[in-house]
Amino acid sequence: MKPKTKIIIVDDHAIILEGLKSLIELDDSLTVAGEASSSMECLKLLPAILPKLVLLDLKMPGIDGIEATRLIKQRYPNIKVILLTNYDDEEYVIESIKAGADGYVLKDVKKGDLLKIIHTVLKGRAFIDPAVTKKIFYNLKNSSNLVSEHKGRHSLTERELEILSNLAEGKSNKEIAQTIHLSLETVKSHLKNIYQKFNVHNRAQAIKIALQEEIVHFSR
Amino acid sequence: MKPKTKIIIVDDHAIILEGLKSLIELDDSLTVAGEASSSMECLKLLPAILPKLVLLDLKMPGIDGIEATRLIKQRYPNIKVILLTNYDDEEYVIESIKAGADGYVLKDVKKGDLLKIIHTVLKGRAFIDPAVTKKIFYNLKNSSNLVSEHKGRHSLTERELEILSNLAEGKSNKEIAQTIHLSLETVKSHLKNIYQKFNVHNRAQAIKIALQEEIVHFSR
DNA sequence: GGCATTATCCCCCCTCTGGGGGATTTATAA
DNA sequence: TTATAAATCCCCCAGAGGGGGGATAATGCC
Repeated sequence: MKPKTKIIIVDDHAIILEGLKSLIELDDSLTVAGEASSSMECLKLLPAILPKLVLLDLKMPGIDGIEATRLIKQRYPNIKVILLTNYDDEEYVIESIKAGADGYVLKDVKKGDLLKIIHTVLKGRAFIDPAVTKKIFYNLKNSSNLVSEHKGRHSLTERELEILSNLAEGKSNKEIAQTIHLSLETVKSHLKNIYQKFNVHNRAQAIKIALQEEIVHFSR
Repeated sequence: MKPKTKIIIVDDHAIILEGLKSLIELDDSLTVAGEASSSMECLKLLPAILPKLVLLDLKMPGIDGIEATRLIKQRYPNIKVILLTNYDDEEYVIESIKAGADGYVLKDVKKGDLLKIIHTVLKGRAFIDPAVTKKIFYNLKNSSNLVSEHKGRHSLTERELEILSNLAEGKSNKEIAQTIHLSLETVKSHLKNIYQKFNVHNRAQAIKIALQEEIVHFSR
């Protein structure tokens, strides 16, 4: 009897974890060798289990699936990664592929299909949910290389981060200038740059993005 | 040996259906007597199975969970209904309760907790996820005078809440006015009142408070 | 009937903000 | 050496935003 192919599954929802497990165990050639409810947990399991494939939820608190994919592929390029998601947003798909994911599957996948997809990926071929490929092709046609540049990791400088966190406190430009001992104009300059990097046009939107992407945090 | 308590589970995602089933079957006193991937399917199963409880996904194509709850309770008032959802939106909670749901549970519920909740509901007690009760209490303050007034405790009106959530989206006054079909001046008026109730002086601070006190939420 | 609340809209005033130009210094990478 | 990027500061200007007054109609409460 052949040894079963080891898979690690990662999702912050226990229900989905259960579902994936019982789905995968339907296939005699596969086994769930590990379960994790966060990317961090998953990364810790890797060296001990050394699975052939990791099934990752895309959206999770803390390190998300895309970032986790990047980290996994950095250390274990041979481990296959499939991202599971609710979002057919082309932004995520492209980021996922860049991060090195071998599969991108919507959560409304049918029972048997997921197993087929797993085997496809294990054979070394990539799989992207047909439901999302349409959108990608459409967008690639319309905006040649804009997409890759557009949302490609807005990396803020130290100063910009400092100003951003002050911004999220609800401070005015003048107050920010005073607290970090800068000229008003300097603060404005930095803000202009931040807005450009975020592709927004006012402080409220910037705050929203900063909090959503966990670039800055509340003091709770 | 006692007969097991029959449960029907309904979700349009096969993975979640699997997860719920294997979760529920962990409990010896319960059994999944039926599975449906839509409300319509579920309604057809009811007369044949006559379960004690139905676990319904809130968001489904076609008839959603709330509407399905209403239909189920109309014909079978004794069947318990628990709604499963990703959304801690108070709108849905209140609608669900009005529709007659006995439970309202977020999908990130822990393994064992779901079983406890099922038993709680089977005993005739209602269960609402603690994560959402905060918002409900907040809004009940507006309708009933039991807890209200006293000190500067800001209780916002419906309109103000609506504007606040738009504010937190990063919209400008003009955009808010357009989306909810109001005059710019009206929006400004409401904002003035919100600022007073929050005791702040600009939108950024208002957003911060709204998010911190969980009056409005991100879409995560 | 009065009273309070809410929701709607209007005016004025002035500050703040966002976006468009810059410039200079310093450090770092090519 | 020469770019390149980051951080600092400056000017200008239109328009958005905040704070102060209102007004009117609808509702519900005592």
